[in-house]
Amino acid sequence: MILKYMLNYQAPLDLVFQALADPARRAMVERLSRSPASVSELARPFDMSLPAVMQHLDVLEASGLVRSEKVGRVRTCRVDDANLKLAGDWISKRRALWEQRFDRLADYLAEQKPKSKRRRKS
Amino acid sequence: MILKYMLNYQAPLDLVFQALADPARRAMVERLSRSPASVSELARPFDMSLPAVMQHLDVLEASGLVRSEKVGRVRTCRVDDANLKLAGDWISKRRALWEQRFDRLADYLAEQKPKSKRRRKS
DNA sequence: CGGTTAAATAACCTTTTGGTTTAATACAGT
DNA sequence: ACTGTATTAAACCAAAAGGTTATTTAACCG
Repeated sequence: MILKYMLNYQAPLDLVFQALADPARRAMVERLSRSPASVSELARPFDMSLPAVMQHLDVLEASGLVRSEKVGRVRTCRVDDANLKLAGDWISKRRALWEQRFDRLADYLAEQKPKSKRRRKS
Repeated sequence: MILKYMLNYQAPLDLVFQALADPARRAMVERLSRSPASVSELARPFDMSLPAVMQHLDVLEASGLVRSEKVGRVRTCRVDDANLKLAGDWISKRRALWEQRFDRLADYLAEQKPKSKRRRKS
């Protein structure tokens, strides 16, 4: 049995990394991590039609990196830290594991080296 | 003047985040962050043809997240930490800026609050 | 040499992305 | 009520992503 919402379900991390993969979207996040902004403020620096910007915004919102609320006719967008943290944590975990491997290797070498030195001396 | 290598140049961050956006590729990175592995070892857990795995591997290598070398007929793949760090740093920087904003807000409120308290007391 | 295994290449297909233009909505100001 | 402004919606399009199968190449083993 397949549930409807499973059909194009994508894990949060998929969406977050996907969202960050585009330079325009990263620039938007950078902009918004300084202060909230309206859609057209956000669009101004880009050489891109407004609808294109809106699509990027959709991607960012779907990923949870950005939230927005509309008051009157202007939509104000702001960064939501939670999913950015999620992505950061995933990366940290991999890096930790990776470095742990090096530590184990270092331990191993530390055990071996004295022996070989001793052997050379004898 | 446009240089040939500029035509489909993509900033390292684009490639890294793009690479991490796919669950299969993230799983491969997870696997490789524990220990190096051959292509077929890497492919084994996946319900996917070998060529598909190879394409993911190409993406990972293009992003610099994974390096590999072939000795004899087996290619051994390993994580390369540098670009993972690059991505982690980008995220950290945004988060730092974002939190800095909160700090400034807190400072502002700290300046305002005493006054309103005093007013309430009087 | 001949068979098996590991990896790579080629050709093809479908869906998703990232953009466009044009048109519609909805609020704000006069 | 009319006009400009801020966003949305719709329809379309080319290129990139992510997969497939079928075929090659290259190394190893007996």
